[in-house]
Amino acid sequence: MGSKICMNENCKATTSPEWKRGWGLKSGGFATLCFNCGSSYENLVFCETFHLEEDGWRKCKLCGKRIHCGCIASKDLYDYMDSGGVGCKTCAKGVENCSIRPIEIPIDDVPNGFGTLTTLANLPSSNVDNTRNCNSFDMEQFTRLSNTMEANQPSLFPQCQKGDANASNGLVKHEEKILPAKEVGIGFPNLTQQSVGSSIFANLSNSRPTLGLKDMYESPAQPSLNFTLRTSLGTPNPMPPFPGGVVEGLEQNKVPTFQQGQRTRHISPKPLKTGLNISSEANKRMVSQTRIARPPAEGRGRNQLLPRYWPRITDQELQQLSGDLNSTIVPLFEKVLSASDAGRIGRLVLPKACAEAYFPPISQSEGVPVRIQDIKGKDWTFQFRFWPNNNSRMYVLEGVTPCIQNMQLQAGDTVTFSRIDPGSKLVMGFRKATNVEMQDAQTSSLPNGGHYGEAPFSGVNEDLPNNGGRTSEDLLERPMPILGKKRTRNIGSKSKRLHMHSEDAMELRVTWEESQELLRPHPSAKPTIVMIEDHEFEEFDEPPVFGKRTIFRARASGEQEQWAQCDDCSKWRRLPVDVLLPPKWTCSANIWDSHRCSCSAPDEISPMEVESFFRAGKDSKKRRTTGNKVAQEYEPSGLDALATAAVLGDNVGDQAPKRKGQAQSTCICNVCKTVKRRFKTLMLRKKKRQSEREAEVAQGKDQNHPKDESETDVASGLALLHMNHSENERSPSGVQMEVAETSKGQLDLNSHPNRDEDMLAEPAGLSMTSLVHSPSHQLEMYLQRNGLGNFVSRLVSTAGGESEGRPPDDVRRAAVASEQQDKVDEG
DNA sequence: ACCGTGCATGAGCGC
DNA sequence: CGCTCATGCACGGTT
Repeated sequence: MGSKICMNENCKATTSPEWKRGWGLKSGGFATLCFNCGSSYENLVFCETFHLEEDGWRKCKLCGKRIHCGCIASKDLYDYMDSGGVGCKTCAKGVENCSIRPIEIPIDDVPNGFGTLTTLANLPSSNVDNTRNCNSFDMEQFTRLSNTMEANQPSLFPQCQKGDANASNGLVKHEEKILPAKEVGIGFPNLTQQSVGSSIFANLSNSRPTLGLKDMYESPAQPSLNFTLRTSLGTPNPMPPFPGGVVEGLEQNKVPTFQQGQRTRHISPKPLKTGLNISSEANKRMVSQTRIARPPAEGRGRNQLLPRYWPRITDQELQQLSGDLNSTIVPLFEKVLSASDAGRIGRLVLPKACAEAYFPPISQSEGVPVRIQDIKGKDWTFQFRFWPNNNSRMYVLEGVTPCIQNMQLQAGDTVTFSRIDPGSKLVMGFRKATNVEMQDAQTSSLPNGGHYGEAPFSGVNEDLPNNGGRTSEDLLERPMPILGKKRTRNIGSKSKRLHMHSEDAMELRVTWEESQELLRPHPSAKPTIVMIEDHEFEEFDEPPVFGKRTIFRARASGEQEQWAQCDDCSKWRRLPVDVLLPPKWTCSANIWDSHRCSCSAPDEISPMEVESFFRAGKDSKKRRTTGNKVAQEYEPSGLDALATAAVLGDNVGDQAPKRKGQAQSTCICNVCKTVKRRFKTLMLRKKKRQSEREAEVAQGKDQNHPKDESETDVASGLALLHMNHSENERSPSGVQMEVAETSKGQLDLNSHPNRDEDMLAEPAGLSMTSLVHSPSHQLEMYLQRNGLGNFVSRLVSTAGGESEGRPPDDVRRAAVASEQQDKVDEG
């Protein structure tokens, strides 16, 4: 029971004494030899409790004793564990009172004869703090990959007392965390962060204070050793996923950080500082929310597989991938897509270690085609190849663009590579990197606040009921908020590199502009009424929230109308133009039309018409984001144009047919009103600032001030300007909209009118806030300089009859051209 | 001019 | 200091 079997199928040595620990490796692992056949392999599992000294000895971090890993004679100082690793005897004495016994699966019970050290138990969650997870890794994988495979278990924790019933083989020298049978059967490499922590330290519970999960989670350098030795049921001695694979072992010497891009330098656990009893409740909570990084199941490459590539796929996701319980999904690795990966080049850079571990070995740069199945079951063929890079290689998957596009992946999203057994078929899943904030909010209640902001794995409902009630597994799997204070993942493994291209920024800009339609005042916001030039404006201190998107259009008669889509039936309902809808809105809330206050009521607008709305918007958006801006039309929704018209009309009174204070625009949508309102507020503040500046000028301090930067980029902010409204217009709400847009189309959505640093730091080329900075007459001057007087006149005069509230094309072009001219001026 | 390919470069990180 | 890898970029082929 619990013996280790030599992976050399010609050997079949089965008992612990037949294994001896070898020498300490540079990497901190061990080499292990089979006494029987001499098979050796590198145990890639790090010694977690021993620090490798320069002289080759290891020093127990807990008691300070030094051992030499390859020195059998020093056994009086340490003890080998059947499951692998070395335990300091001194420390082990402290854990003799293990209260929880693991349920072991005798290796004899395993069909293929390869033992599993997986221990099964249904420990109550309250015992989690006293349990430790077996270091386990996928035996199956090892059996497949080499005759010289490592079944070595890296339990380098101080082990339980030698007098233990299983002391002879050391198998149960420590309590092992229960792994659900399901996982054993399915064969997931089951390393969980939580288990890691507990496995490392729980055995110290009697000798020193127990490290709480919380502490562990907050300690990024906590070791993560929780492997499951298991077998591949029904697939004895399977072949490696690709020919030629030689398992050098799996390096477990890295601590999963559970945060992409967060690298840890040390594998060894940090010395325990405090003892905290694990709160099972807290544990549960953490468990339920977090995906954990799984150490790769195997790897023939000796290269370290950085934790950042450890798959954080959940079992549910795995199950979804596999489709049925008859398949075993072996998570291999994952990668956050870089801009290059997700770009049009179609090359996905593979981490070298992953490529060498899980992809077929290639000697020619041309590589080989690799078939990978996506989560939908669709097969993709990529060219797996490499480039010489210095003295190394750089592995890439070529031809991934169709797949990336099919999955609608972008930079920052994560692709996961797994393998389905039997069959050794590669599958790739993905996780979108969206909803970070949402997830953050959802998980912010975690005791330590740790969580990732990740969207659920593709197509996987995280809330799926657990098969077989994987409570303990959950405990193991989920709570890995080691992230602790790092709340968000970097987009990309190297944060430095993910730049937003100007095109992307443009896309974002458009998106933002469109998002104006969604802005609503914060529910708790109380407006402050500000009077500006006889206008009454609402000012909000709270940032806006998003409401439901609606469509504004103008009838032939010039009458504006607003349309919204029911969230239930998707039918479009006409609404009053001044209505602001909540994010969720259904027909039942249509209090303005008694005939269409139910989803059963027919559509008032044909689908064709609706489609035409969006098509027009899309076309225009494309034009805006691809190329010649001069030739581009203006804002598809007409919002910006109308807003522009409003502002122009408001500030270029002489040139607008209607003077300020009068209703110049027929668009009285709340967005326009809100924008205008905000603009006016900002203008007011600007005036105040200008007054202060003038005072400075009077003191001769401002003589060298260059032209106000905002003066040069008014036009670029046209799209963000605001429409005028009649003095009678008064929206029931308002929003704050602070927008800083760089000259390259980048946005700073965080700027705040009250924060001078934001405004002052704003690069030239921006619009709204910079415009606000300038005196109102600067806008006027600018408009005149750019010949926008006619623009204003035309726009205002035609806005009423313009279809869908859009200005005529020439007007839009004039605005864009003006913007271009402005850029030229800046240049 | 555009695009694909292959290599070079260098920041970041681990040892 | 060396390695990894994201990205730049030169070069050649294609449109």
